[in-house]
Amino acid sequence: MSEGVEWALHSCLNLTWLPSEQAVPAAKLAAFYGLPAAYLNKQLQALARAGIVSSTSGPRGGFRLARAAERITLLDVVVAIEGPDEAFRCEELLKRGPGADPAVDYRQACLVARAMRRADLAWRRELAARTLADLKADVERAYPDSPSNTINRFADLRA
Amino acid sequence: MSEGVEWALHSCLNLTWLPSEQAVPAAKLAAFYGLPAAYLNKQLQALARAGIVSSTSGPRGGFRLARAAERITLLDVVVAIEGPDEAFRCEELLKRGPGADPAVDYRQACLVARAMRRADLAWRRELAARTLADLKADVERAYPDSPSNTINRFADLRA
DNA sequence: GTTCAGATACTCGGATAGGGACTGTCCGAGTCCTATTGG
DNA sequence: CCAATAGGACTCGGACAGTCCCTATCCGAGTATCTGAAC
Repeated sequence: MSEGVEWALHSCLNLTWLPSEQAVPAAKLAAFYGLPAAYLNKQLQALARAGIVSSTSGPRGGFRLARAAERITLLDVVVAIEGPDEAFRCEELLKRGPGADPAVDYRQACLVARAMRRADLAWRRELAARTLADLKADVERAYPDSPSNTINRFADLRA
Repeated sequence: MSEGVEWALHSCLNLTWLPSEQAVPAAKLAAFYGLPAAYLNKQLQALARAGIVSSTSGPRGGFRLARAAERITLLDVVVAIEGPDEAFRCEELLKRGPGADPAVDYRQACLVARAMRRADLAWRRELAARTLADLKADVERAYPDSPSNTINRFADLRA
C-alpha cells in the first residue's frame, strides 16, 4: 500500500483539530512531519478530487476538510489515495483454462475470486465503520493534550 | 497484490483434485492455464519454502500438497506469496513530528496504525477461516463435474 | 535371468534482464493582499 | 481622507525524472529412470 495513505490519514487528522474555517497550506502540513511538501501536495490533490478536502488558491489559501469529520470514513481516505480497485484482482484465469465458457463472467462465478472478495469486503467494512471523528475522539481520550499541542505546534511553524 | 496469488490459489486447488501421491511438474500446472512455466515455478518455490507444497526433483518429480487440504488456509497461500507484512506499513510518522518520544514504539501506540491493523486483521481472519478443502467442497457443490473434468484434462496434457 | 554401471532425460532452484508503479521534484496558472498614487 | 489600480507574493495544479518491486526468462545442480552388457 502507498505510503501516501499514512501521510493523508495523519494530515486529515491534524485538520480535524484546526479551526475548520482556516485553510492550511500543504507546506505547513508537510513541515509538521518533515515531509516533502510537493509530494504531500500531490496526495492532497487526490483527496480534493475525491471531495474529502477542499482547496483554495492564493494567499491565505490551502486545504480544509470538505465536510464534517463525522462523515469522513477511513475507507474514504484510503480509496482516495489508493484507488477503488480491490487488492486481489481476478484476471479470470479460468477463462484461459480448458472447458472455459467465454460468456461467463468469472469475476463473479469463480469461487476463488469470491472468497478473496469476501475478505476484501471485511477489510473495507472495518475501515468504513471508523470515521475521522471516531479517530479524533480516541486520540483525545488516550492523549488529552493532543488538541492544544497540535494547534500550538502548527502556530509555531513558519514562526 | 501480486498476480501470483491467483495462480497459486488455482494451482493448489487443482492439486486437491489430483491423486495426492502423484507429484505434478510445474510445467503441467502452468500448461493447464497457459501460464509461463518458469514463472509459475517461482511461485511454487515460494509455496514450498512456506511448507505448503513439497517438491521432488528428477523424472516423475514435481509438486504435491505437503499436508491435507483441510489444514491449508487461503491465508497460508497468500502469505507464502505476498510475504507476512501487512498492507499498511506504519512508518512511525509521529516520530518525525514535534513532541515525539524516541522511546515510544509508534507502531503500537499510534491509533491510526492501530485502526489500519484492525482492518488488516479482519481481512486475515476471513482468509484464515477458509481452507482449501472448504473451497474444493464449494466448487464441487456448484460445479459437480469439476473433479473428473480436472483430472481428465490434466491427463490429456502432454498427451 | 539377474545385477550393476553408465548414460540420459527430466525437474527443481537460483541467478539474470525488462517494465510499470510509487516516490520525489519542478515550474506555471490563478488568486488574494498590499502599497502606491491620484482625486 | 478615500478609492482605484498596479504590482507582488503566495498557493494549488499538473507535467517531468529517479528508484524499487513485480514480471518474465534462462541455465545449472541434482535425481530417478532406462539401457546395455557382463556374470
